[in-house]
Amino acid sequence: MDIVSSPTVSPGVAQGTGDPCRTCGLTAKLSRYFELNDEEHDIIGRLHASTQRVERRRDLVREGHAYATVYILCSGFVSRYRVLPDGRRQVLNFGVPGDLVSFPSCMFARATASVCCMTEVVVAPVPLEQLSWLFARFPRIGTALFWSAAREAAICAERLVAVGRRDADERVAYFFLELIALRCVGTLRDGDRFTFPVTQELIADALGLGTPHVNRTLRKLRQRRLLVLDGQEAVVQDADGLITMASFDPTHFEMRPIPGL
Amino acid sequence: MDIVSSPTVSPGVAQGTGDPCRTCGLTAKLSRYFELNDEEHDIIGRLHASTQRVERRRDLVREGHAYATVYILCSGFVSRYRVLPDGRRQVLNFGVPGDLVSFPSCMFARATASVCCMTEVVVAPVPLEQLSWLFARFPRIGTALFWSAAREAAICAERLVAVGRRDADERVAYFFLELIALRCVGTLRDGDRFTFPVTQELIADALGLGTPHVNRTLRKLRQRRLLVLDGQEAVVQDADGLITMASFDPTHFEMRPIPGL
DNA sequence: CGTAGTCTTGATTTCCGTCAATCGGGGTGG
DNA sequence: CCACCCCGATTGACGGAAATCAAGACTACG
Repeated sequence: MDIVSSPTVSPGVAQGTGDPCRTCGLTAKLSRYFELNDEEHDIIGRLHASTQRVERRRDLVREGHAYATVYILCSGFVSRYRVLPDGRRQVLNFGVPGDLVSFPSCMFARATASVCCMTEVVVAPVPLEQLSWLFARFPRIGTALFWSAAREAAICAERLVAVGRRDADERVAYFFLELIALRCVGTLRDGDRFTFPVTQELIADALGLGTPHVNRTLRKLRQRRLLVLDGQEAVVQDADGLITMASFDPTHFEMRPIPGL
Repeated sequence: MDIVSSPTVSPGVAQGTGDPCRTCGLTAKLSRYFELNDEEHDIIGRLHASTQRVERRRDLVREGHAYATVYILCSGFVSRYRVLPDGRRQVLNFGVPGDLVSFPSCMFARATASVCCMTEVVVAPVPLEQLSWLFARFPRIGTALFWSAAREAAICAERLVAVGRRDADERVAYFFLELIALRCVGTLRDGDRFTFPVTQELIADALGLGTPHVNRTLRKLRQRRLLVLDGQEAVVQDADGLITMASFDPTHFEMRPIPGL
């Protein structure tokens, strides 16, 4: 029940300054809900006061260990996953800059899932007590975090639908639509390309499929001129085609202003 | 984009009194995180000021419609689900008394899922603006709701693991373990019985399986003396056997006090 | 140039979905 | 009080989608 950080995380290099942080991912995320004032900008900056760099393939969080912090992802991508005793693995979601990447795994006595760095990443650890303090002192931020958690939960539910009730073709098409439309990685227009360091094995583990099957399905997408995956680059060739293939409704997760904020 | 309530909900019968509500499910849920003071008890009571009765099989929330409220479930059970255009259905979770049953579906411009009453239920509608107000005025309640949302998200993730990477036997065993250990319906000891109005079709839709297969798997559970399902009654005969069958770790979701609250 | 990681492809097996029919119990109405 | 009916449980036969196993190719990188 020890607090784990050193075994998996390289010694923290304090890079943050405490200065207002108007360009970081978390600011961008909260700004989608309300306009932050100076004080709020300031506190977001302070949350980034100390940062850690973690290299690719390292686990930032390990299932079963105890943590006293959550991590704000400043740059890079992570995957959150869980492994069963016999090695089967399920990827739960991907973290992009601005996400509290260890939410909700680190909020239990022991972490309920692991977080692995898909690229070199920079994170800002935030003690859990500071979260409660944030809720008390900056309720607008707390409310927005709550709404943000609701969004995450809804995305998780949608993935549950995909894994539970869609076939392989639909799942793979859905995978990219979720990435683009829901996680706001790139845009959803024909010809758009975006960088995402995902392997076919990762796609398979996210969708509950086997790697060979994902490979065959990706070929289908390529042949039908819907999407090509080239190394770390993905190119959307036919957004509507993808949407049809996945029977996906991109308006499903339209944000709205938080009532009363 | 209209506000829907009358088509699916019977005319509200004001049953709440605004009195402190020390026995309701929401109080119980929050009390797991911290001890409510009088003022907090009072506000929880006020949230239950007006209630609605909804009959079995009715949809409390319908996917695609717009809502301005969430519902606190006072009594009864509900299921939250989503249907694909061709009729395939995925059950996302079950709501028990004390849950905000329309979270997170109702927090978008249009509801992202439907909520159906498995029994006759009583709900207390809470306007969304009131949630923001609650966060600002009663930060401890807000924080606890946030933690509670984290728990829901973790449960959803665990179900994703089940549906994505477990076979039918493991899934069905997991189904009951989640119900008991995670949702706190009944207890997890040999010989314990609990009431839960679930049909085999509902189990199938929650686990991404077909009804006949669920039936066969339930028979297996019965024959192995692990669990019997008799109408609305479930009897746990061998908790450890179930845990083994599902390769499930019941300590996984242990609560801990919220740091700093 | 060698190695490790990833992608690709094929052959075989199996789990589970689908379809269809039957059964049983509890509620309802005549 | 009885007959009907609907919903849900049960069972069987069949087919198919995807897992698994295995081997080889490609690429990046040291």
